Amino acid sequence: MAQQQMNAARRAPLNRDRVLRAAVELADHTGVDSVSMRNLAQELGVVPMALYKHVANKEALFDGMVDIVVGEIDPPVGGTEWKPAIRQRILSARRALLRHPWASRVIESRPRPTLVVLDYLNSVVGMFRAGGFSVDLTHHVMHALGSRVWGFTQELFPASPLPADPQLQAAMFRELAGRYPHIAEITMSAAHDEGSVVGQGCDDQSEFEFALDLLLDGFDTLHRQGWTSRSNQS
Amino acid sequence: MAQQQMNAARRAPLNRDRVLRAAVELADHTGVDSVSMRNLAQELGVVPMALYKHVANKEALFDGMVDIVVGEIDPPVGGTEWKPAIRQRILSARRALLRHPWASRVIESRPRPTLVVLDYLNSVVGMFRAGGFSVDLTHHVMHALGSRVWGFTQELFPASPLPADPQLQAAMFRELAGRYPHIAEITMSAAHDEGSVVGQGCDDQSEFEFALDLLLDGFDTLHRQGWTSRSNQS
DNA sequence: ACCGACAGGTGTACGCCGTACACTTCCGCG
DNA sequence: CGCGGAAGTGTACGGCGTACACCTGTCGGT
Repeated sequence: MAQQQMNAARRAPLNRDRVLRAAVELADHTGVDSVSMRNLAQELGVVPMALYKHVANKEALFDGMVDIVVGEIDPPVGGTEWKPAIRQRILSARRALLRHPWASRVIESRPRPTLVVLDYLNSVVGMFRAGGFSVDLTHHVMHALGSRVWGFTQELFPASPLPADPQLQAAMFRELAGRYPHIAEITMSAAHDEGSVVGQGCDDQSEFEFALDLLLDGFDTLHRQGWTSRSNQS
Repeated sequence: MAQQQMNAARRAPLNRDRVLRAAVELADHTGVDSVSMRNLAQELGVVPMALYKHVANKEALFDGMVDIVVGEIDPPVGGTEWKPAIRQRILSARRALLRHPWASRVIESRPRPTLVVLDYLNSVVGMFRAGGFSVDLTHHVMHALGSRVWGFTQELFPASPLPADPQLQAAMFRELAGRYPHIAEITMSAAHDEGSVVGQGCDDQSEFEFALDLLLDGFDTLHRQGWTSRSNQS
């Protein structure tokens, strides 16, 4: 009977969905790098090879994790102009990504889109088309958005944790200013605005919206002008 | 004496630079995933641990590889307007990245910028400043460029190799059209333009330049308007 | 001429990883 | 009752990064 208790553990028999959700949770809590088949199995109270009954391999696991995050993006809002509709949708994607900081890196790393991902992209394309964009222009603006449709962009200056010691911090900043005056200048301007200090001083959200709106406004102008790819060939 | 010949192999005693160049070459030829300390050592006719006399660890190796690629970007052209100057520089970065297809993924993956990377970014920032951009606006446009300063953007629809069998290819395309009509539409428009077929039909270079010019023109407008971050707070 | 330091290269070993493959266990259905 | 299949197990293999102790050849100081 001890045996029965052990093996049994009537553990809700572990389907694909539970595996994926556990993986997402693990990544959220301890970082995506610690998501190994072995760690994940342990988290689920199971032997590593058991996972392979539910996901084909580790790549498929990552695909599934992406699908869960993409599933958290709000559906399109109806009955409004294309611009605010797309803006809202992308900012919703951004919120989903911010809840799962590992997700942007994983999305980038996928060699092929999953069906869920294609669904999302298809619907965004559809929003431009519904707004009257030509097929041609839609194609180009999707490329121009790039990873911004997911709500993120590559950080140029990755947030370094900054040494706690303020003296060391000051020294580091002096060196930055000496060697890279232009970078120092722009990071300082951001810091000054928020009373914070270089690095985390920068409000990523407003930077994101700045660039997004710049692009959307640009799209708008081209659309109104009746832009076509032929009209612009050099 | 056989011993002397063996151990000697007067192999040009293997400095950091030779290690990095060999790593770049290996990545170019066989893909970045095959760049392991063991493979690289073998390529250099040396035992794996020998590499650690020249690079601190594998992360440092990747950093060094990025530095080599960034070193291939042309220096700024002088005596011209900021817009064509920056445009040329970024397109030069793009050319460097296209020579080393693994580089964009590696750049994205670096948790901290190297000194060489900071040099490049600093000089791009300097080009905006020299063009009369305010510190504030420069800060924002650098964020808006994102990974585009490196000459790449996240591919939304990764180039899948496409099955050679045209019949299977047609079937795949029918399914795409059924399930994701909007995506099918825009990929087909690209394909049609070039007489090619979905996927590789899309001219990435012109897409890149489209988005780059859209952004640069947007920057120009804001600059002329005397844009400041305060003027746009909601 | 020696000797010690030291930089460059070696060999062994450890703990992690993904996963192939053969196996047990157990549940539901005929 | 028995059996097929799904879920879970155990063992094993090859690859990885790299810690650590060791060897070896070179060179400057005496």
